[in-house]
Amino acid sequence: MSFVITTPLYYVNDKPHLGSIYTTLICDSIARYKRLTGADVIFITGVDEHGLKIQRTAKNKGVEPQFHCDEISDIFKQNWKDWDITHNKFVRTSSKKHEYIVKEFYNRVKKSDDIYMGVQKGWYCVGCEEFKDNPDNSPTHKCPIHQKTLEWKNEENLFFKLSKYQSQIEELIKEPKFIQPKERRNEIINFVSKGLKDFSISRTNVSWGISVPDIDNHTFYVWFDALLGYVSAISLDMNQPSLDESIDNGWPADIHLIGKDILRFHAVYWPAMLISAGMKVPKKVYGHGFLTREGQKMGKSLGNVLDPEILLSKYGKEAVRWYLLKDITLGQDGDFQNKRFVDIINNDLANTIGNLLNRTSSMSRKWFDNRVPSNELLSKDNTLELYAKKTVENYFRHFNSYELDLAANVILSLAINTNLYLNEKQPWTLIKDEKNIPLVSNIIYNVLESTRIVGLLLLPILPNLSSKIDQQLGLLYNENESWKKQLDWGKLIHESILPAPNPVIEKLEYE
RNA sequence: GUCAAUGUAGCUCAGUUGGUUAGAGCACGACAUUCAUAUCGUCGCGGUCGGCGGUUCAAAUCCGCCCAUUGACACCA
Repeated sequence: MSFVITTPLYYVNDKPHLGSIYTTLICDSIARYKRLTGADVIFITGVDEHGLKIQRTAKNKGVEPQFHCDEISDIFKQNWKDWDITHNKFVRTSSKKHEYIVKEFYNRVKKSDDIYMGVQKGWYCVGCEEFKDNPDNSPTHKCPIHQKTLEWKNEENLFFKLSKYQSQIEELIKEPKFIQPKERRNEIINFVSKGLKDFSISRTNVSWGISVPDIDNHTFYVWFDALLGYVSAISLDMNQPSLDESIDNGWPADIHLIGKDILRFHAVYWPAMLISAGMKVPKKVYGHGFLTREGQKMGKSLGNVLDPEILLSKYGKEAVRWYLLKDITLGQDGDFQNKRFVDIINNDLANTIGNLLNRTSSMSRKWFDNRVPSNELLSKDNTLELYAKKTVENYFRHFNSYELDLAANVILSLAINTNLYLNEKQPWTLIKDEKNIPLVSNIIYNVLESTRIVGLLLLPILPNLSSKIDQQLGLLYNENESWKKQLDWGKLIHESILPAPNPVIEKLEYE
């Protein structure tokens, strides 16, 4: 079973910011999860490289656009390496393969009679790459976002007949699962109900782009170009890529995970384009929220932008992953608070999970000759086993509906409950009487087993921490057995050796 | 301006079809313990559930109005 998941193709005007990291981490976690459940995952990311903005950025730097794009796209690649991102495809829209796909796609859309030449005029912001409707609001004709002077444009553009697909798009977005979260879905429905207008898909005098076949001086508008990156990414053949090949190899995408700002392109324009080309639409478009910092919007003008590289070097990827995935509900805006960050990492990862592993392993080593004790005496009291089973169930349910925060919280609850179980049973008191040894061995087996499951469940969310836990439990993770199977209770092998415990995660300190 | 969403303890949030003293985690305070990473645990502090009015035997939960915040309103990777 194949599963196709995409991040947006990030614009190469700058190196990755925290938002790009956030989106990509979510996708990475989902991709890891799907792989573990046996799916044949194609995890796509990449960069969007064309457009006037890039052309000018390069010019200002005194380099060719391609050079600039090579540079930034290498930075992206390095970033994903640093963050342990497990993408399968990294697509560049300046690649030859992509160009083939765009042109073929264009021809299909053209054949559907959905392309015509029109005139677009108005005030244009190069920063936004868009026409502004009411520049009258600003007498200076400046873009409200970029504070740049708008440029008057009066040019012929190719248009795509979006209006033709009004009813089909309405039908599509009516499907509750297509757009998520549902709050965003209503916005889109509202928008579409007002009537769809055709939109332009080409620009004149933008040399840095894919040229429109047979029409001089026209290049494709970045959106038309970039969205197709998802399709060209799937194509395998560098020499002879084709839409059909991409379809055979996995299209359509199961989920486009994007920021809420670009939801409309993915949920309305993109499906219409695909329908026009006779292709399947993506199964789901999920718009996540934005990140703020200490309650404030992050922005260059405010000077409060959080640099992901600093975050990474200072706290490590596991900590950042945990905070972003566990503490922020997918689809809602999230706030990055330094104090909360430190508190959560220390409490959840170090105190609750790390210490559980540590105390459990120590007891076992101390009383059972550095080994996992026997579980022969199966007492009727198997509350922990029941709880673990319930946890695994809930975890799958949440992950399947992309509730990563809830999935993470469910793991945490299992760890908390295991700690409670220990405090209740008090094996350190029982062990003082020799006749209790079978009982103690059963208790210790249970907590070790529960801890093993905590570690296994962490695998898609915190892969490194998960494998550290596995190491301390004696490397039980078995590549030859399915992950789901390994989550069954009772897989911990008794008599196996437990290495000396070491903190699996360092505590963080306030600045 | 129009439409929509949100507004529950210091912070992040749960609160199912309205029903006993409104919950969790973190933070804070006290106690206790040692198997453990000054850790786990127990107890406590802390909320007129944005405001006003209404429906009801009963509302955080339904209705109306108001306030605040956020988002969408056509091409902002």
